[in-house]
Amino acid sequence: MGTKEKILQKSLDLFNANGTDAVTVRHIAAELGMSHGNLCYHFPSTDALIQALYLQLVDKLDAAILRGQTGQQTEMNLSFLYNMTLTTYDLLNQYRFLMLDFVHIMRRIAFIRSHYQQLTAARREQFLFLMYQLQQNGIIRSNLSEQECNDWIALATLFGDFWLSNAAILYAGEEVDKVMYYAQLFMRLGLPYLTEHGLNEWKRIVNS
Amino acid sequence: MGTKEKILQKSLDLFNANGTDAVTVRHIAAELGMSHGNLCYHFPSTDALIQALYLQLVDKLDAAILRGQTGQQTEMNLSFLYNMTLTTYDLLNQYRFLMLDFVHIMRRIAFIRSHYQQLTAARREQFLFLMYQLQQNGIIRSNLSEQECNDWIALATLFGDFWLSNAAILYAGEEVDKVMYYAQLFMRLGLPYLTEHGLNEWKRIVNS
DNA sequence: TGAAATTTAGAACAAATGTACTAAATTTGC
DNA sequence: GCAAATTTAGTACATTTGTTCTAAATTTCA
Repeated sequence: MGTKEKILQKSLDLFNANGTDAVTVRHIAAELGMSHGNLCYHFPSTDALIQALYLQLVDKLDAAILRGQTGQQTEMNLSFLYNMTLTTYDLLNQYRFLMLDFVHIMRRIAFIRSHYQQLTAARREQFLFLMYQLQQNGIIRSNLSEQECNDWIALATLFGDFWLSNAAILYAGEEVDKVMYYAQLFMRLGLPYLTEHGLNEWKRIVNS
Repeated sequence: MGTKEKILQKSLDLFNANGTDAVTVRHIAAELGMSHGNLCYHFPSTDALIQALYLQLVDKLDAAILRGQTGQQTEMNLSFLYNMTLTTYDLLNQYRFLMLDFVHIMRRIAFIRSHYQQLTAARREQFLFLMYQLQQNGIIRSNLSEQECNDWIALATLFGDFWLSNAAILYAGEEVDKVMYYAQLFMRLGLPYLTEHGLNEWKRIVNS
């Protein structure tokens, strides 16, 4: 593992454990047994580290979504949506410091802010396409109003961005069950939009 | 207005505008045209200011909830729930810096953390009682499982804590409509639990 | 009025942090 | 083997921030 990778890995651990504001280049360097001057040669500031880790996460999310789409594009169903949620939520959990300091980071780092806003727009398109596929397969109602679609997307986006913050303060269960718990809670958001067939599939997934 | 009140008001404005981390006792003092030494005589640190403002918000929320309960306790319906949501969300919006830096503040200020966790437990009881009343009035289904109740409460809590963070990053509408938009989105979370009668009332509220 | 209490301004200090710089050490490529 | 490039350690500096202290100013109240 190269020096840059080691720095990023240690930064990720420290950010997750203590939050971005409590971690400085000096702390990271000390943990790695290197001088902070050297660390600043690779990454001039903590903001640069945060940005690099953010891009790592985006890459991994893209890869996961791409894997899912090519493999099962034609047979879209709730089980697929649930698995995709599990995969992406697990990645978010690995980079949870980004989500816990969400507003804070967005406010400070302009690059991440604009990148994320573009990402949300793209995510919206993906979600709309997914809804279309679920409608084709008779899983969600085909008479959804535009308002209903928009509200569902808004709720799903909000939940996806802040379930980790909620967990950090209130989740009382086992750490290993955390991602699954919130993925199932996410699925519940779709309840009002399902057909009877979709509802049956939904119950099968939740009870397994 | 006394000096303490003036300090708290200015702090609230600056915190809301710039976030807690970008504001120091020196900034607040400068804005008020007083020395920071003097400000520290009243509030020794920004954490003390945050804590005082947090307690202000809790007091106002308590007062609002108490007003609601005494006035309409016997005729609980969705319209009442909606109005209560509007009132409390408007207060949260006034103190929005607390919600935007939620995890950050919880992590740093132990008093607020423990106080909030107690608050959430109490809020849970209130919500359960409210659900009981809505069931009595035939607005939500009486055959809700414990799992369904818990999930609804979890979603409502998460939404209530983070709608302002979501708004800060993604809300594109008019500022005056913000609270109403999110209050209506909150109401949508209750959709899967309504009876037919409740659903009719729900539609009436949303379309008004 | 006048003494005590409270409030205010300003200075001073230590600690932390981002940033830049120098020179030594190490690696790379021919 | 050796010159160039890269990496590393260590130092230094300006800034910011919380915190404390002193003395002056103001208010309170008997």
